[in-house]
Amino acid sequence: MSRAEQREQTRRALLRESRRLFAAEGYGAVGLSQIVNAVGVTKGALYHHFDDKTALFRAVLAQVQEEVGRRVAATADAEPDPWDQFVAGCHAFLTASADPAIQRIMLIDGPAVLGWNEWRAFDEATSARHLTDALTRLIEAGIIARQPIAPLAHLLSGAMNEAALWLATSADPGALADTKAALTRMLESLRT
Amino acid sequence: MSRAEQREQTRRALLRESRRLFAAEGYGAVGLSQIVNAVGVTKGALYHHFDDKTALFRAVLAQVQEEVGRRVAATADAEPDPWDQFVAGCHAFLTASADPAIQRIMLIDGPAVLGWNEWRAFDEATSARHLTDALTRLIEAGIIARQPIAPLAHLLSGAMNEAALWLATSADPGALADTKAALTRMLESLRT
DNA sequence: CCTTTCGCATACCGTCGGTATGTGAAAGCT
DNA sequence: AGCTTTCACATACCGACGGTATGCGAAAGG
Repeated sequence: MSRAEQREQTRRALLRESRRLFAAEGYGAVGLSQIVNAVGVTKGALYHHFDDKTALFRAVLAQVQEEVGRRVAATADAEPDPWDQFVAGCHAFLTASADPAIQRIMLIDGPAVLGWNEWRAFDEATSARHLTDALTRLIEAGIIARQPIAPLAHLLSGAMNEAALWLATSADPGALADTKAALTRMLESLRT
Repeated sequence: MSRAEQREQTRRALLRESRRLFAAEGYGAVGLSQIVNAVGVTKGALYHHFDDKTALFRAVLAQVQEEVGRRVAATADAEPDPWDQFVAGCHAFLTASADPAIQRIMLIDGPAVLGWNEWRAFDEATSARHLTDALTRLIEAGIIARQPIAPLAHLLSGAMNEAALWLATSADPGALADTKAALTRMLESLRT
């Protein structure tokens, strides 16, 4: 195996195990020794690939965010109508964020570990980006009223984040459907 | 000074400095030695009053939550009309949560330190409680459509939390007004 | 074949959360 | 009043964890 291959393999293994452990136990509860033991390397390897523990988390978060962003975009793009794209994208985000593993990394530890500012930048670069883009298009097309986009985007983003967190712990089997219904009503109210 | 007085005084001082430091630097970045040095006691005192670091944070969070809850309730109760109470309460929460010190403790570190479940329980006991109560009254009064309350409450709660976080870092001076306007439109859409 | 690179291991350190134990003053008892 | 008990801390200490400095051996380059 070449050195580049070996390097890539180790890095991926570190990311895999980190993600698994961070998702399962939370950033603070996971020690670096746990991670390197699970991978079968030492801390030397870890610090060769990442500057510190937060850099490792950053890489994991970027991976998670990109996955969610892709899922949202893919679902939205499947719809031909702009409005339907918007609604489908929102529902897709809610569904994707329902995974507790995604939540712990993306919604719980993300802001606490990196600080809200950097976390926001991550979100803006991936899933939230699609939201503002969609809102912009809908306003340009005259489908929803012309208004400042940023406040609306944050209200909607926060609504979906929190709803997703709640869904994960809700015992009610109809909760997802109820939430999607409430969200849809909320979105519908934006149409002119 | 009696022993009970001394005890109470030390406890309050620990809570004061903890809250200050947690708000300023974040839970993870604050060491217990920082806190006890600032107060002028030792770790012995701290561990005499609190089981561990998370218990200290819990006490601080409870204090913050109760303050916010009181402010929201007070503002809402000043309005005679149920619908106006609802809107005023939401705006009051947004205003109260605009304080970065409140945010760091209540919205950023809260879920990460205690886990989302326990954090939810705290929120439910204070500020979110007022939201569900208000929604229940509005539905009973026929002012908004009859629908599951919990999903709606979480959507709104999340929307306001995220909006507040965004407002704190937004340089735009009109952001608060824009956000309140967008929130008001969102709330208005609930009316039958 | 010799040198350089580099991916990783080993060994070690400071700090932090947490604990076990000591102590002196206030509170209760007779 | 004097003796005992309680208790609000202080002191001393420990293990674990994040982080670093250094060594090493195999692949890459000439």
